[in-house]
Parts: sequence; structure tokens; C-alpha cells
Amino acid sequence: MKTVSRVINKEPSVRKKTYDIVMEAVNELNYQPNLAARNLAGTSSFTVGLVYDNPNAYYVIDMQNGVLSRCKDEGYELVIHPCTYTDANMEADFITMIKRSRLAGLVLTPPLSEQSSITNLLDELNIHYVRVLSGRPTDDDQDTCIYVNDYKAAYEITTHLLAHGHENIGFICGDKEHKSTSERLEGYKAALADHQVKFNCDFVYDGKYSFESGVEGAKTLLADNNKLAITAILGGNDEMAAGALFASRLMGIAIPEQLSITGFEDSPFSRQTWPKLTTAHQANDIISQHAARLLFTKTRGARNQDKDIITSFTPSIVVRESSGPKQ
Amino acid sequence: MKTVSRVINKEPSVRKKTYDIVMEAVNELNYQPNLAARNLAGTSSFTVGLVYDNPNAYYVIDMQNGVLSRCKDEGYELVIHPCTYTDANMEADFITMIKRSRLAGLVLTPPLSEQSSITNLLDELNIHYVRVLSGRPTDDDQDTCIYVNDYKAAYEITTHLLAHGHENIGFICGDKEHKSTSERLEGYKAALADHQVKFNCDFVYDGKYSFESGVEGAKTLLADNNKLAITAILGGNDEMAAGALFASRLMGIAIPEQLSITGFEDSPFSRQTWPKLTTAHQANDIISQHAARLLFTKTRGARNQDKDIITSFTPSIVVRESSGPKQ
DNA sequence: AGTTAAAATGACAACGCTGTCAATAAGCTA
DNA sequence: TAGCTTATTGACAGCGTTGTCATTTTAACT
Repeated sequence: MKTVSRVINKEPSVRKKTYDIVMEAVNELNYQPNLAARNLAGTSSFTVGLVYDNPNAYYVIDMQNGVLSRCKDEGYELVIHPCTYTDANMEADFITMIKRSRLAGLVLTPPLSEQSSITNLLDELNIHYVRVLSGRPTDDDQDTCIYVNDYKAAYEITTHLLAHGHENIGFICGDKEHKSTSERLEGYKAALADHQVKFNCDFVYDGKYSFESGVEGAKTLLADNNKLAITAILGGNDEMAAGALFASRLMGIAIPEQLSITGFEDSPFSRQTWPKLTTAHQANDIISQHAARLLFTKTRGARNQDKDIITSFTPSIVVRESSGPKQ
Repeated sequence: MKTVSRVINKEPSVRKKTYDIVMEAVNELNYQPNLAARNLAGTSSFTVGLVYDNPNAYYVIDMQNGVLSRCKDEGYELVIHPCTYTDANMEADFITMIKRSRLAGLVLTPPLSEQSSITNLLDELNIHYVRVLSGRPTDDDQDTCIYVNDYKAAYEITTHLLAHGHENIGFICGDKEHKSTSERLEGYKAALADHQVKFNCDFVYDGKYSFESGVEGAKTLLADNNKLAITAILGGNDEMAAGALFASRLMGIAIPEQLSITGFEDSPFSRQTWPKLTTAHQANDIISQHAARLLFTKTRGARNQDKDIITSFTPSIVVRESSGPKQ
């Protein structure tokens, strides 16, 4: 019995021949170790949690599927934990989850992953976690964070527009509280600076990462457009870009002839508009897979380490029909 | 120790005084029973599974959140199980899941819940399940199914259009294989019949529940519109209705002045179009909560039965700006 | 072959609960 | 109040694994 346990857990000190015999039986019986028993008996747990407060359904599903695919492969189970950061009893909620099932660790997604109150709580409770964060990687934290380099992606998407001759480029921001908002804005500013285009704060609209705020943003930026002469709008995400596209259409502006619009994230939104959005592809399923792998590596001892984990991702620009040369 | 167990599980034969003492300690310590131990020791399990193959992220998230909210209250944990019905090793996948963690039961969502091959497999494995189904409730199966009466909702939405003077009403269908498609189509037909409007199969377009197919559907139905003289289009879901709306706009058709468009489901799609879509509100979070409650009732013995479970839901029509009187 | 060290295997308790059944306390009757 | 019945409580095993440590087997030497 103990030998089977050794085989299942890939422990050393099992003869090749014994290993093969056990594996044959395992395959024949389609044996699956009972998770409850493993969690109860062992020092390590086979349950990981995914925590999110992001309202974007596409994003959440992608993250879930990515983590889940790794969990399946490695024999872990996933507990999903949606929450609202503003929720007063969030802390109690966390503790309940942790007490009910001992966890191998948690994957935290933005914007919740940016909150130090959460990480402090987890540090206090001695819970492993991996954070998915928007931003440029730092040297430390490479073993607890996955970075999505929104800065660089925004830089590139802005550069794409500049290369097409646009200079007066509007920017519709997301929620100010989110790190991704400032990262994307910084990338935009840096690209302008590198191309000797002066930054004009009148070109920036504070949105909310929602379709409605995209509509409002475009209306505001394009109102009385003689003054600003905007020829391109960079949406902080696809949802807002879709809103901007719609607003432009209502105003009788031809896309991309009179105005280029770009999004961010490459969510299904970007393909449900007409024309389809130029955007920055964010591989959320891959990102979350790596987050899960990083968590497993942290959890397990020195053995079974996973060396090919990517901790920094840069969304890649996808050029579609919503952007084109300035005319 | 056993007495605490009795209190936690609301078993009889505990004196009121003892109960209070235990509960006080439970509250003070914020005691949470360990799920792994309960699953291992008891005859019943505290884990439920949610199975889905629906690609609609909004739908999936709603279903998850509904089931999850009940699980939290009742001390159950949720295992999510996305799958593709076409997946060849889906059966093996099911069995793996079931072996890894003994389940109290499964909630099956459409369209997967319509497949008898799945329910047969589960019957064989002796796994409890509750199905969420599109359609009119039948007398039997009230204790294993939650019905969403798409027929009635489509009837009502069609009646709404008829009441506004529309007679030539296009219908963009979803996937033929899905029960919801035929139910919605039948409801549409029944409403026409009850208002002495002849059904014309030229008004029906076979779509795929996708934005793109909505675009194609509207283009097809409205092409050469002198012939059909369509003044309203009923979308099989919001996504297709949004596509139809977009196509109409491109064709220079004013909504709702020249054409009324309606959706189905009241997903965020219906609020991200302009004008916003008239649609049928489907309370997926409530529906999934009741599915979970029904499953708990099936799982537990006679005690702790939940009497207020609704097993039949009819989406209610929400009138917004995309529909209006025929002009 | 005999000795010794190292590698491989096995025996057994323990994880935190629940089910079973025995023991005790409470309530009731005469 | 004794003697009974019933309600309540407690003792103990067992769920399916893993960790610890003892035992056996193998390999590597004289």
C-alpha cells in the first residue's frame, strides 16, 4: 500500500520493476487516489484556490480554465472564490474557506492581487499564494508573481498608431484604482515621448473599463473635435473600445477612415464589433496556467520542480480593421 | 466530540441547552468542520459538481455564482467541470472526477443536460444529478429537473411584437441541436397562430447563437426586403440580436423606427448595444441556486428538506428601446 | 562466501470527522 | 421512591491516504 503511495507521488526509492507493476495495475483499474484522504493524511494539500473580484466574465473564465487544466494534470482540485473587494466580511470569508479545506495555495488575480491588505492577511495566515499582476516585472518577487506587461503592450499599440501617422491620439482609461490603468497610460506616454509627440492631458478620458464609459469617453473626446483634431483613440480595454466604436458610429464617423480605434485584451468583444478591433492579445489561459504551475512549485518541496515557468508576459498586438493610416 | 458533530449536522437528540453551549463555542472559535474529513468519514459527501459545455461566459459565471452561493451557506464545496460534449474522452474524464472526490451530486446545464448518453452514464454510476433544461415542465422529473420555459418566453416576446402591429417577424434561430432553439421557435409559432398570423418559413434563419450568425441572419432576412417586408426580428439570444442590430445599422436601417429587434436571456450584451435590447430576462443566478437546493434535497435524507424550491422558471420580458410600434 | 552498507519495502499510527452501539441521565408511572 | 422507558451523551472504530520507522532485500565490498 505504501509502495503504491510512493509510485503515485513519484517518490524515490522505488525499483523500476516495482514501479512498472504498480503502474500497470493503476492503469488497469483506472485507480484515482481519493483527494479527501490525501488532504486529510498528508502534510501537503491537493486543493488550490482561485480568487477574483474582476467583473469581466471572459477574463474569469479564461483564468479558471487555465488553472483548471493544470490542476487536472497534476491531480489537484480547484476551489473558486469570487469576491468583492469592498465586501466588509471578505476577511472572514477567506478564513472560512481556508479552515474548511486546507489549501496548497491561492492564485490571486487583479485587481484584487494588488491589495496589500490581502497579501498581508495571507502572510499572517501562512498561506502560499501567487499573484497575477499588471506591470513590469521586478527582480524580486519573480517566484511569487506573474507579470503581465501592460506597459510594453500599450507602448507598442501606441507605436503602431504613431507609425500610421497619428499624432493626436485619445486615451480612454480604466478605473484609476487599477494598476493596469496606470501601466497602460505610462506605456502610451512613453511611446509618445520616444516619438517626439507631446503628451496632452486633454486627450485622456477617465473611464471605468465599461462599455458605457467607452461611449462617454469617445463622445467627450470627439465633441467639438475641431479643437483637438483626434484621429485615433486607444481604448483601455476592448469593452471601452467597443463603446467608443459605437459612439463614433452614431456620430457618423467612419472607422478606420476618419478615426482609428484600438482595444486591449483581445477578448471576444474585439471580434464582436464591426470593424473588428485592433487590440493587444493577452493570453489569459496561458498566463493562468503558469500561475498554477508556479504555485505548485512553491508548494512542493525541492523535488518535482518545474523549470519552464514564464513569469512575465507581454500582450502581443493584433492588427485588425479598426485601425489604419491617418488620412 | 460526537455531540458537536450532532449539533453541526442538526441531528435530533440534542438538548437545547447542550446545543446552545456547543454553538457558543463554535462561534467563539469560528469553528469550521474540515471538509476532507467529513467527505472521508461520512456516508454523504459535501462536494457538488457543476458541469457545463456552454461557451457563453456570462451564462457560466451566473450559474457558478448561483450554485456557489448555496454551497457556501450549506457548507458544501463546488467542483467546476467545463467540458466539450464532442470530447472523446469525456466519459473517462467524468469517472476520474468522480473517483477523485466522492460527490454529493452534479448540476448539469444545457445543452449538455439534454444528452441522454450523459444521464445514462450517471445513472449507471449511481450519481445524483439535477438537470437544468430548456422547455416546458413535465409532470414527472420535477424532482430532478429545473425547467426554463423558453417556449412561454418566446410566446410572450412574439406577442409583444404582434401587439405593436408587427406581422412579418423574422426569427434568427440558435444551434439546431439545442433544445432551447426548438422551444423558442415553437413559442414564436404558437404566438403567431394565436393571433391569426400565418407562419412563413422564409422568416426563419438558422444561426449558431453567435454574434456573427446574428449579423448573417439579419443580412439574409433583410436582403431584398421588398419581398418579405420584415418589420421586426426576434433574435434567438442576445448575442445574435446584437449582431442583427449591428448589421441593420450598417444597412442604414433605423432601430426601432424601421425595424424592431429583440433578444433573449438579458445578458450584458443586451445593455451594450445602442439602442438597448428588448429581451427576455433569464435569472440564471436564481435558477442555479434552485438547482443546487434541489440537489441538496435529493442528497440528504428525509430530514432537512427544502420545500420552497421552484422547478420551473419563465423568463420575463424586458422592454427596452430596440422594439417599438410598426410604422 | 561472509560481511556491511544502502536501497527498497512493509507495518502501523494518524489525519478530523461520522456511524454504531453502549452507557448514562432524565422523565414518567405506580 | 423504586423501576421502568426514553432521551441524551460518550467510546470507539474506520473512512483512504501519508509520514515514520522497522524490517527485509539487494548491491558492493572483502
